[in-house]
Amino acid sequence: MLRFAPSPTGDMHIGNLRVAILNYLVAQQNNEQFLVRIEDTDVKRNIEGKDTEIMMLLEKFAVIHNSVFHQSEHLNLHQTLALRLLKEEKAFVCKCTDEELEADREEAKANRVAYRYSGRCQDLTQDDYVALKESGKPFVVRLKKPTSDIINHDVIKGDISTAPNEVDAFVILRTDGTPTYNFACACDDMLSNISFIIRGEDHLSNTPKQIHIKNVLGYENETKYAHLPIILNSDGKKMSKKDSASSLKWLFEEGFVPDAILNYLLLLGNAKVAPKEIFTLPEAIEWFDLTKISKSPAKFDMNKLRFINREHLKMMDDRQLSTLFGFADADIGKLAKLYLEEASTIKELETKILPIFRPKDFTGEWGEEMRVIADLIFDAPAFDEFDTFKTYIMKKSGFEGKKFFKPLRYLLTGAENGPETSDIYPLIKSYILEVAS
RNA sequence: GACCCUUUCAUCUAGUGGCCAAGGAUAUUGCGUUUUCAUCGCAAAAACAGAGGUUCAAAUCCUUUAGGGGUCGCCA
Repeated sequence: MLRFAPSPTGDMHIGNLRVAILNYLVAQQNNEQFLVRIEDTDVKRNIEGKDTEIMMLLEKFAVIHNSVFHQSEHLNLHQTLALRLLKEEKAFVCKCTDEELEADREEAKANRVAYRYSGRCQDLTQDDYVALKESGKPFVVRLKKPTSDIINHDVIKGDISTAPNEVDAFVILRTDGTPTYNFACACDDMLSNISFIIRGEDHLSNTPKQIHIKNVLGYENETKYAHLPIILNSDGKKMSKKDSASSLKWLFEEGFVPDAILNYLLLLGNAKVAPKEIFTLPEAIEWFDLTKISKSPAKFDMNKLRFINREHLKMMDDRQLSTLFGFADADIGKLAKLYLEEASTIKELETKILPIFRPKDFTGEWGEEMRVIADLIFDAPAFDEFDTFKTYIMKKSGFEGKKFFKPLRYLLTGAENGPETSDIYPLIKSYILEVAS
């Protein structure tokens, strides 16, 4: 069982999406189930509606899940498990105040050592828990440190060993009784029997904690891990909300299509086994090798994304492409593809296609000639072939060379430059009266 | 500061001791084609982070220095 576990606390970005895609892809490759778990344990940060937004986005990328649930539904389970650890003395209640903990941190900082939990409450017992509960005083539950190194086998990074001190005695249940991220996450992974966890590198330091939790809960099945190198912006820093390109919403607005975004994300850090650069998700499932992903962070390259987007636009069905510009005509799709030689996104394509159908400006350098040609077209019979059309207009107008082609191009496309008019004509001839005006 | 990860052209990468005076793709530049701008074709420029080892032989193994990134919450 594989899983994607987003929190509904903000807009989904390309890093999240990459994780989702890869989990789905590996599940497909291994014939395993793929689960979506909405991690909504931080009530304050949850944003209404983000969960459905995430699900819609996954659907848009054809990442199909077998089941989905909200982590908050498991509140009772998490509490029960935490209490069990308390009873077994694998965890302890901690009544340290914020001030005390803050002082500890200050001290660690002053001494230039890493902050670790002081151990002040670690000998508190089950009786203390009962007393604390009756008194109504605030307390949290912490998990005791492991007694030996935690080793996690990462299929990308290799074996990583973590000392007990690094794992530390961390909080698993908050003052309000809700589980912390690491605890809820590990419990649910255990409960769902997740066999392979693929996530971002920023979770690397959480992994020993989560392994430790599963260990003390007596979970014996082995879990494989893969921590993906993070995606950097052009400045070489971790991509964040500040980088517009990280936002899927922004990418869609800019005219990038899902297939291209997916293709790019899969290519990033992984050129090794790809038999070709342009591919679809079903194709990638055939040959993608997660273990071959590069270990170092990769910079986001807008130029490459643009190239890939162009290639996917070329592969799109003609009629379907035309619907993106408000048509339902394969010829318009073909027309758009002609313009792919100078545009890479739907947004850029729009700036080429829409002016063709808008009223033209007859006041420019070639205005006079355009008027003459437009009048001729208005009275002319319909021509199927560009050659016969061209010959007819040339003859009737008496224009030739630049004096003919420039105004003709401008009249038909509203632009000075562009693809061959001979290629454009057959695709717009059924709209010729609207176009040439 | 501590801990962990990482280091080949501008960018993504190929490369697992000899096939590498390092290959591909994108981007860039030049030439050719094109009654336009482009596309396309051809070509060019462009990298093993530094220093020490090991070896007949190192991009590849070891040591070390430097750089980059991540994480150090009752956030996820």
